[in-house]
Amino acid sequence: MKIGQLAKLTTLSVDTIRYYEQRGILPKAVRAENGYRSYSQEDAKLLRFIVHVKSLGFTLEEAKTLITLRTGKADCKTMKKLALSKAEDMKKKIEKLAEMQQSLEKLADECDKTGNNSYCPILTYFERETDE
Amino acid sequence: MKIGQLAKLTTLSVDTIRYYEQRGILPKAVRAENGYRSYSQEDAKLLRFIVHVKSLGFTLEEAKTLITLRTGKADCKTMKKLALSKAEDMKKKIEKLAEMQQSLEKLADECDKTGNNSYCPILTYFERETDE
DNA sequence: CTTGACCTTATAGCATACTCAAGGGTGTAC
DNA sequence: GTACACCCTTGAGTATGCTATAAGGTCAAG
Repeated sequence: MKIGQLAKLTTLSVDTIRYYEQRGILPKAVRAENGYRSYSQEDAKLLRFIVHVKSLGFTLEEAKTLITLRTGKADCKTMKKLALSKAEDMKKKIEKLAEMQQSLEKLADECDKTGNNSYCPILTYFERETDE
Repeated sequence: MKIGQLAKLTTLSVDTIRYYEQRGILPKAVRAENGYRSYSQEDAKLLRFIVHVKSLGFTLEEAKTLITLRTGKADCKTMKKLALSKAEDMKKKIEKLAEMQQSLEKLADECDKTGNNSYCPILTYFERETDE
C-alpha cells in the first residue's frame, strides 16, 4: 500500500505520516523499487494505535513510549500506571481551568451587582496591587 | 525607573518586558538621554494589569484588547461579555479534559478486572478498528 | 507523448510566549 | 582606569504538531 492509501485508511494526511516517520514515531517505511514508501496492514494498525492514543491526550513522544511497550507486550501494570499518571495530569489542568473559570464568572456576576456609574469591578480586579 | 527596576516590581523578566513592547502589548517606552527605557508607576500598574489578566487565562492578544478597553474606560457590559466568553472557552476545555480523564481511569480500572494472562485492555482499546 | 495523479526530498512557516546569545554601550564605585 | 552591574539591539532557539512550498521523479491512461 502506498502512503496515500494509508492516509485515507487512517484519516491522517500524507504529510502527517511522513512527519511521524521523521520524528521516529513510526519506523522507517519499507521502500518499493521506485523509492515509494510501502505499507502493510500492520502499519495501518500502528497508525490507528497512535490516533487513539493521541485522542486520549497523550503527546507524540508519549505515543512513542506506548508503542515500545506495545511491541514488547507490556504488562498491564505499566500501562495502567501511565494511564493513571496522564489522568492525574489532566485532573490538575482541569482544576486550574475550573478555578480560572469560576473567578471569571464571579467577576462577571459582580458587574451586575455594581451600580452603573461605578468603575467596572473586573477592571478593578485586574488593576489590584497584590495577589490575595 | 529603569527596566530592571520595573522587572523586579512586576516579577517579570526584562526580556519579557521588552518582548511585550515589541509585540505592541505595551506602548513604546519613553527613553532617557542615554537610550535607556524609562518607566513610571503607571507603567508598573499596566504591567500588573497584564499579569493579572494572563493569570486568568487570557492570551497576550486578549490582554492587548483589554488594555484598550481599560484605557477607554470601557463599560462593564463589554468587560463582562469578554469574561464570560473566556469562561465558556474554559468550560469547553474542561469538558474535553474530563472526558479523556474518565476514559483513562475507566481503562485503568479494567486492568484490575482482567486476569493476569490476558492481553492488556488498554492496549486492546488503543488498537481497536473503529471509533465507538 | 502528454496529462494528471501520485510519489520523493529538503526547507520554511504557523501559533504562543518567551528565553538566550552575541556584541556592544553606560554608569558608578574603588 | 578598570571592574562590574546594568542597559541596548538583532536574531535565533525552545516546545508541539503539523502544514505548505519548491522542485522534481514515477506511472497509467488516452
